[in-house]
Amino acid sequence: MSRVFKALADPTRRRVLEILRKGPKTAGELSAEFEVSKPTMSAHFSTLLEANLVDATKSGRTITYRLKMSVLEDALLGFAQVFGMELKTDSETSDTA
Amino acid sequence: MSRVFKALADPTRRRVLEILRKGPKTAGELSAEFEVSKPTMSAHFSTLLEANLVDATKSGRTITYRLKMSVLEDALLGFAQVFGMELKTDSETSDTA
DNA sequence: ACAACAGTTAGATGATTAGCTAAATATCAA
DNA sequence: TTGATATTTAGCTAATCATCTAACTGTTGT
Repeated sequence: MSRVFKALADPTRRRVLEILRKGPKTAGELSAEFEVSKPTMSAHFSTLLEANLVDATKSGRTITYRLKMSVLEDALLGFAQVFGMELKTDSETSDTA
Repeated sequence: MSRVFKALADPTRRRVLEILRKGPKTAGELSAEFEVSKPTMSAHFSTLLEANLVDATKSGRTITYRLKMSVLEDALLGFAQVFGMELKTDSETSDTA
């Protein structure tokens, strides 16, 4: 859980997750949205992978990253609950179907 | 907001907030709950103050720290909403009155 | 005034972090 | 095989971070 919060501490990584929210993207596509070098982005991806916030699948010469929404939810939910907040996930909200 | 996430990245600081959830405590009382030196704790308090997650009031020679619950809520809420989650605060949940 | 106490500031250290360039790995296409 | 492409690994640097001890500031009690 500490790994998740460490991962969320960096604005670039938070924005990566945000972009991934709309759907999977390759390392290259993600990198294109930031003004840092690819190796730097690669390091961010590693951090997100270690926090288990994304997963990666290699296909040919591209690697596709996907947000692991449930892990993010669980982390936020767990933390929020300690402080007496309640988290509702998207699926519980309104537009389930 | 980045300051809030940076503040939350450290486990000691998260536990300080958690302790403060039950009520205000002095710097000394808080320090007593951790195995690090007082100057180290003092630095953690500074970080939490800069993130606006706590406030401090001096009275005599003690400083009392208080959790600023609404700031924590707003940060978590803001972030969660970006990911399509909904946060309900304690006051909205059941025991409002 | 003086000693004890609560807390911080100063200054140092070792570890981690975010960033870079250059080089390596692996795939695809000719 | 050669060249281009996608991404990572290696190795470096500068900055930030968590921690420490020692010293300082301000308050209280005698």
